[in-house]
Amino acid sequence: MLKHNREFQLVYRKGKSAHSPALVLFYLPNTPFVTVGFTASKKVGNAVKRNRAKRRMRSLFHSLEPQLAAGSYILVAKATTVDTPYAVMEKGLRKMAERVGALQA
RNA sequence: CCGGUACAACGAGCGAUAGCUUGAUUUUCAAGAGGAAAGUCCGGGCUGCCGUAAGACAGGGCUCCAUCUAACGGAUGGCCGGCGCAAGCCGAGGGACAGUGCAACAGAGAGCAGACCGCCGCGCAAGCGGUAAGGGUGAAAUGGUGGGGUAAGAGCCUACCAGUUCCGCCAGCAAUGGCGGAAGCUAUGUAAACCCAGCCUGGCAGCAAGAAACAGAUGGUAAGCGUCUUACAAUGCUUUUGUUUCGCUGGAGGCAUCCGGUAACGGAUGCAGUAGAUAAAUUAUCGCAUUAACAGAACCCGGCUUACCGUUGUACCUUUCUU
RNA sequence: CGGGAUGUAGCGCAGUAUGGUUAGCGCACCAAGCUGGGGGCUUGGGGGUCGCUGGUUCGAGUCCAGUCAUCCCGA
Repeated sequence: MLKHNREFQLVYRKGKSAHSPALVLFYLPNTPFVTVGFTASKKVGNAVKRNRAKRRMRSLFHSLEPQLAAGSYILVAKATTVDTPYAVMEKGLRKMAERVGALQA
């Protein structure tokens, strides 16, 4: 689990990124195991919306985790993360992971 | 019945699959966000710092009366004022003969007033003097009406009315109200302007407070902690990073019944009973289903304020109709 | 958790200290003139719930209380 600001900054600066309508994904293969951080800024909404966005992202990431390569991941929420249907977001995340080269064969 | 007023309650459930946190008797079972958890506007508890203790001042706060409360700037009941036909609602509601300031524009004059027009007297006239009844200005012009009085007028005098202050009696714990009498007292408003009076109050920081353990790193001899007085004590640690543990949830707590009280609230008895996370659990997806607002605990309580879907209940008021 | 600032015309700002006549300034906008036309210049003009809701006062952008939004700072 990523905690500190400098860890986030490292991934933002040096990692690869991919976008989808509901999410943004950052990936940096710098660790021998999978670590992840979730970000929901004030732009997403109030505390309820931010919490919901983080919970949905955590659920999405968990379902995809066995297929992922080692490294640091960051999922960033958008305002649409709260309302977008689950299946659409799942498809989007899989596509993004493929694009940054994190999906294991 | 229509419309309205006040108060209270619920604010989510069940099932399937996958998963999280805590606890236990650990292949399993149990528990797991709010009425506002919010805003952070007040009051406390708790912890540390100001060397310790006591006192004074400064500073800060409050303001009809009584009661409640651990305390409060909160609550309850009452008084007064305003709004409403009413049920009810709203009010920072002490003091303007302790002092200072301000009152634009208009207007003749605006703060121990003032003579523009008018009125009266003197004067040939110019003008001088008297006058606050009338006109006009203004948010505000020294109380209103009648009579007397006068050169013309004026609380100058008087009757009644309105207000203020004082005295007495009655009701009330009190604020205050009622009745009677006296004083021509009627020279304003503003203290959410400075201020005065009375009352209350150590200050500052906040659980990222603070304590301990382990592993490191880097310096420092002095600090940002209102002022003063008195007494006593004292020279040794301190700064900082990471992880873990404690602080961490049983509390001025909740519910029910009875008693006291108009009520807030207090007392007695009984009953039930682990939210405690740390990048932060309490959920994700689907279904019942056509359907939810405002919104997410982060040390804990008591209030205040604000946001809000859909309903339900109780009490009361107005108009009309019926008995 | 704590501290602070701002909100006034489409945009950027004054005015709030000490309440007072019709709330100003620059850019932008509109019209007219100068030019054959544009630009530029000159003259004139329009545009404001002073974030919102109450209160104090004769009178509030200004004082007071509450509230909303935005931004900044510290641990």
